[in-house]
Amino acid sequence: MDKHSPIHITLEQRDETVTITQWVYSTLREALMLGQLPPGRAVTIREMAALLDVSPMPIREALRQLAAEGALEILGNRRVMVPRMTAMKFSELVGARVALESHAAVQALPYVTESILAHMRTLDQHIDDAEAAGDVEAVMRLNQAFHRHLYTANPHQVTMPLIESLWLQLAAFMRVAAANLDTYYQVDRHHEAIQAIINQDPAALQLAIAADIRDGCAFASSPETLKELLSA
Amino acid sequence: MDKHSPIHITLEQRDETVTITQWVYSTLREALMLGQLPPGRAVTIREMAALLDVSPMPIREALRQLAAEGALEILGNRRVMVPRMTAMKFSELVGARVALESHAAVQALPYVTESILAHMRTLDQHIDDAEAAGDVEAVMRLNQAFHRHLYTANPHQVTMPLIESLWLQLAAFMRVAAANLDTYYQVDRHHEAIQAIINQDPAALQLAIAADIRDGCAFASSPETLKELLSA
DNA sequence: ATCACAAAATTGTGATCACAAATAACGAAT
DNA sequence: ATTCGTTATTTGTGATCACAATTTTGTGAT
Repeated sequence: MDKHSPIHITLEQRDETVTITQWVYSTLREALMLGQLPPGRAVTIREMAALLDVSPMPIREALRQLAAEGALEILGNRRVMVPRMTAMKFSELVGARVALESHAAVQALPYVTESILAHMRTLDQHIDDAEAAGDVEAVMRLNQAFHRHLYTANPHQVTMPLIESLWLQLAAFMRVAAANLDTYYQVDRHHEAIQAIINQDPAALQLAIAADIRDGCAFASSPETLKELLSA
Repeated sequence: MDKHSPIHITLEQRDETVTITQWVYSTLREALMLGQLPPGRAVTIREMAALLDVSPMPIREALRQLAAEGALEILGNRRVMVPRMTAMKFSELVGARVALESHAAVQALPYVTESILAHMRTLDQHIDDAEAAGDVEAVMRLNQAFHRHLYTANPHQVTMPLIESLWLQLAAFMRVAAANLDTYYQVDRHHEAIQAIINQDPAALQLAIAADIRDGCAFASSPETLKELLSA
């Protein structure tokens, strides 16, 4: 039974200026992103309270927030669990990412300064390094930073929270799926995106971002591969 | 000062099968949609608890959930308020709606059955009636139902929560803005959408949905008009 | 009147408790 | 062994309280 399998959550260091609820939130969020809470796993208030060594109250608040973001699922019996992934849901999530992020990229384009572009170059370099080193976790984290840096160039943010929600729902599965793979080759779409920004070409940027997202999820593109990963 | 202006919240009838937190959530959500909580208004736990005649606890949970959906804003001093609208934010929200909903419509297209289409026709008819009667609130409510019915034809829902979030952020402003207007004429894009569904034409459906959204927000399309509405 | 500062009130956070509903554990009967 | 009914345990929900931080109010001087 996967309802209460033993789990390990990486405890971040507690910053005193931040509320306990916020700390719990980011800790659980990170655990979900790293796949430390497997899909289908039941998440109870008291267990998490004991695990993180806090009272039940901050856990309640954090769980409700994570559920609102789609990172957790509240069942009819009011119990909370890590959502299971399905092939169709995966496909829909990727499609939603493409639609939202390619739009966000275009909307951000006019706001990309030289300094932002420079930082994106740096991130791209680090991604190459991490890929060469085979550090899957670093690749995922840096890749998110790359995208986030681009989208948040636009100061009028309404899409970023939605995109973060999609990342959160995908990341847990991606993490465990990617762990079963040796390597996944990837054309450097980031370079294409950077070039499109330099040329101030919205259409090219949109294509580059869409291709980057699809490439990143390509390991599960074929239905058979995906089905195999889901059963694991 | 708009921080604690007098307010009236329409209390829905309490269903005994549902938790108090859920009732508070839907009540406050509806109040926000109806513009009963004006932008910039401070929302305190104890005031809402007194207003809805419940203990502070369900309010806390509901506020956090609404904040996670972007319907409320948590300030740095941990206080909660109804977000203010800006011209740019409005524009970004509409753009995000177009990107996300035109995508959701296309993804739903293969799942639209005859019975779903029939219900959409009925809703469209009711919208025409409400428009003729000048019932702005009914138009908005029915229009949302029309879109929701289309998108949720797709059983693998990941976009609907995101779309609902955008509606929630826009509705409050739209409501108070529309109240200042006499009428706003609108081409029947719904008919175009229905026709596109019948023809199983994704591109036409995408265009119809995008146009419908833009038309619905057209009253604030010109920067001057929007600015005028924002200052009110 | 305007500003500065102290006192009072308000507010979010977190802890603890009671309770009902749901789940799990257990034991008897088939 | 399996199934069913009962008991025990776990769990989410909601209420109440204490506390620290922020905001507001009140009071004084310039």
